[in-house]
Amino acid sequence: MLSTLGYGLLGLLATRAMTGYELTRMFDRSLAHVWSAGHSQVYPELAKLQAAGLIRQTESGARRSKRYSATAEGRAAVRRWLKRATALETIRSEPLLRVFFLWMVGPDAARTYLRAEAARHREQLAEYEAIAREIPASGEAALWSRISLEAGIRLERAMTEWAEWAERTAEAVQAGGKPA
Amino acid sequence: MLSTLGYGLLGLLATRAMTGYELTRMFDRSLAHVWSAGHSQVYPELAKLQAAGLIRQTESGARRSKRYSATAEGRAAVRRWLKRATALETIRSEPLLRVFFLWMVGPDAARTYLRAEAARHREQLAEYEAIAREIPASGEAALWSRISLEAGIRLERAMTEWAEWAERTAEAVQAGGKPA
DNA sequence: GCCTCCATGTAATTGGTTACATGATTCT
DNA sequence: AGAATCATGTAACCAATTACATGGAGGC
Repeated sequence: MLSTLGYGLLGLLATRAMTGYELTRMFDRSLAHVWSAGHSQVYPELAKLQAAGLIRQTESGARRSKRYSATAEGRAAVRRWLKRATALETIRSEPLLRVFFLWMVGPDAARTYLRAEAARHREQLAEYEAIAREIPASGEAALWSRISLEAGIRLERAMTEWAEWAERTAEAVQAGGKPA
Repeated sequence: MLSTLGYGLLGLLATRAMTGYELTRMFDRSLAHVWSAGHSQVYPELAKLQAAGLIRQTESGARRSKRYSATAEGRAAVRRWLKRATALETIRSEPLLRVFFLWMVGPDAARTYLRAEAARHREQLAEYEAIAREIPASGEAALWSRISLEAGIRLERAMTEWAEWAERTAEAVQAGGKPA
């Protein structure tokens, strides 16, 4: 059983051969809305995948670069991973944990906090929508890339609307009303 | 600078005195929708907070239990944390990473996967809605607990609708149409 | 006496971030 | 010549999970 990062790398290398550098860029760009990883995590993980026979080096390029691709065994491992039942996710959001304690700082600071959160999610939403416009309209991989990005778009939209609702709700209660 | 867990514990202990066991239960129940932590993380962190003078033991009860509460310094630290700008979140969702690679397993397995995701989020949504009905309708802390729970509700609703949309979209494309 | 729940701890391991370190190639 | 970018690696540290370990108190 590999780590999620391992499967992510394996999935990318099942699509086409890439160097560690290119894989790192993928996690920082095309995959940033679902998973992220720095190069210091990628290179050691590639060594593990190679030792396990799931990928192999298929090319040695300029600047000491090594290009890997998935072996038949590696591609089979990805497919098995994709068919496994999803484990329960443990939610962990620092911004939302803070909201839980926001009554400790008074209405003004609370309002400031919620407005900043709304702005943050609004910006992220705009960024995702810009990326969505650039995804090609054909191809199997592009379709599923678009589908996963849509989740990011909907989550950011939901959080933007939530932050705006939260500000109104807190305001209404402080004005003497009842919570929603 | 404390870890997020440290601030979470400090926030709870600023509200009322609690034992490590009770704090662990809070993370497993009332706070489960924003943060989670097991007892093996809680006890060592309490020792750190005490060493830093942010909490102090105020009671020794039955079964060797120790009850802690936040010091004035501790409460000030929580308020500073609540007023800090939120850092950018690095998104990391294994289920969504899998969606990115879902074209590798064919339409039937993809549909099965998306339906399972929809069901998972639908169940989580129902659970959060049940908890929401039990939160008292008055009190500052209860209001902000309800507001943070609303984020969970909206996120689960968004993901449920996304999974249903994704199934329809993938289906439509495979039937020869164009992606949305 | 046994089971369950309360209650607290430590150890080992994994996953992830930040910092350190180096060298090759291309562009200006 | 110098800067930017490509490219790969290691080390130290922190956060979190799983497993190990123990014991008290109350109910049946």
